[in-house]
Amino acid sequence: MSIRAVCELGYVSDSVSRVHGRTLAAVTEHASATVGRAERTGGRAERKERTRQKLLDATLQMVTTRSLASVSLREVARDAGIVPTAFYRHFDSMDALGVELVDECMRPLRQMTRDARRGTSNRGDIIAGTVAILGRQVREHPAQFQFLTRERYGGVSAVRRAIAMELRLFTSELTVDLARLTAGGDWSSEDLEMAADLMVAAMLNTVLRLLEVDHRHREDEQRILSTSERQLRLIALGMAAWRSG
Amino acid sequence: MSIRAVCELGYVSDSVSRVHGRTLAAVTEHASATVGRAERTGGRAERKERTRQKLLDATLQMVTTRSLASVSLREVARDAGIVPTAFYRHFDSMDALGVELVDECMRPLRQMTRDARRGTSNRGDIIAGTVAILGRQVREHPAQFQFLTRERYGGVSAVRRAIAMELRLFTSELTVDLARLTAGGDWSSEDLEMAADLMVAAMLNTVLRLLEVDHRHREDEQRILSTSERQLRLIALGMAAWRSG
DNA sequence: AATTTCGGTGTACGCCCGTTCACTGACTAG
DNA sequence: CTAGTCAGTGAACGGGCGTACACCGAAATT
Repeated sequence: MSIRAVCELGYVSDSVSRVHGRTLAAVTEHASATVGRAERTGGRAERKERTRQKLLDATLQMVTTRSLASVSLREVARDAGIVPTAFYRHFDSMDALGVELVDECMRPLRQMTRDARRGTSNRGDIIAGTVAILGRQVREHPAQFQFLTRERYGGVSAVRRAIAMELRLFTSELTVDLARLTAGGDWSSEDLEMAADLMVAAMLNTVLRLLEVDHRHREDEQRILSTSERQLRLIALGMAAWRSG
Repeated sequence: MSIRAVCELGYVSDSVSRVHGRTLAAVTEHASATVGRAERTGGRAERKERTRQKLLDATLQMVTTRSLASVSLREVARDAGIVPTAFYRHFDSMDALGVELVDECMRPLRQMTRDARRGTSNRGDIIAGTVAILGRQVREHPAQFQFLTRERYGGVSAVRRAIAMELRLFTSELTVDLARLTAGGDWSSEDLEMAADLMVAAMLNTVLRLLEVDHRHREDEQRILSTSERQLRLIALGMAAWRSG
């Protein structure tokens, strides 16, 4: 007897659908039980952290195909294998979860900045190195970048604000780097920010392009990265010819 | 007696909430009755078109603050002053409405292209002219641009595709224009596309910036447009120094 | 060993949703 | 004048949602 049939008989209650959900969750858990029976180990704090992470992961997974605003608290809880009300032991609301998810997804981006800066100290081509790092980060953390780009102008204002803040930080760091690189040239800080903003826009555009191609086609990926590199090079050429003020 | 109270007495039915909604709609309609009593005029086809437009307008209004995926059919119908089921006389679903809304919102952008091209024939500064036109279009049609930028990577895939297609068209038109401007220089079509893509990215970035400031502060708006102009100029400088292939 | 803490459970509620169906009555075509 | 079309109505349905509340039992604290 299907759940549907049960419902049509008017024998419906919240419990029925929840049991259905739990069944699915249990199956999923079983299928992805790579860690085996290591579920019930660790102290209370550790296990709470694990559940919390499951909630974040489940949400991130869903947001790769839909917008955060359309993901429900119940759905996330179901996927994480807990009852809806237990959600509140970890987050005040889906909005709050979203904001924390921004922080988590920013880590790849921050890592990228660090990597790129280290590459700068080497003797290689700064632009080529940066683009390569960008490509690698997007390939390795597609869901995170998907989330950030989708929700950057998405429906949840708290998340929008959080992303905007982090992105402003990113731009200002790049501004500092540009200041070092153009030392000696007569660049006003306003113009440096303008250039950094343009570069960030170009790179975000690249991220979007990378995300919308099937990443198994390495040739498409390479074409996009090549375009990105030439765009940054074009900007660099422009900067070399720039007279500030 | 409040609706809330009615519901708590268990005296709830669909009708109650619908009547509530209609009351709100009626009030709204009354408040914004700038056209007065000209409601019941025109033939059947004409009135259908009017309702259709009301549905599109209501949706566009809502999407300025939330994502399309979170706007419900009932809500839109309520705002347009019709019963939910009548919605289907005009659109198959909210997704279908979204796709048509893309087309409607693209008109300002297409107008922009035309205006900019006309400006080109004049003797003035092409970049300054283009940026000015961009600023004017965004100021005059904020909701349309809001919708396009928000849903460009939003949750509804049909809408995403529609926007992506239109934007690709826009870029390819710009590529043609660039080809004319760089005639004589040794530019490959691939590099032209690369440059056009960068310019479109820069301009979209400008649109986003314009939308997120309070448009009553003309000084902020001017600062953003000035930055945009300098960014395009930086790119133009880069192009002047570019050696293709 | 006794007590407290707290992550997770189970039930129930009121609400809004999309969609179905039979209908109504003003416009329109013959 | 009449028959038909069709935008809009109104009631009902099954279902998902957020969240309040009382409860449980294992881990942590005393």
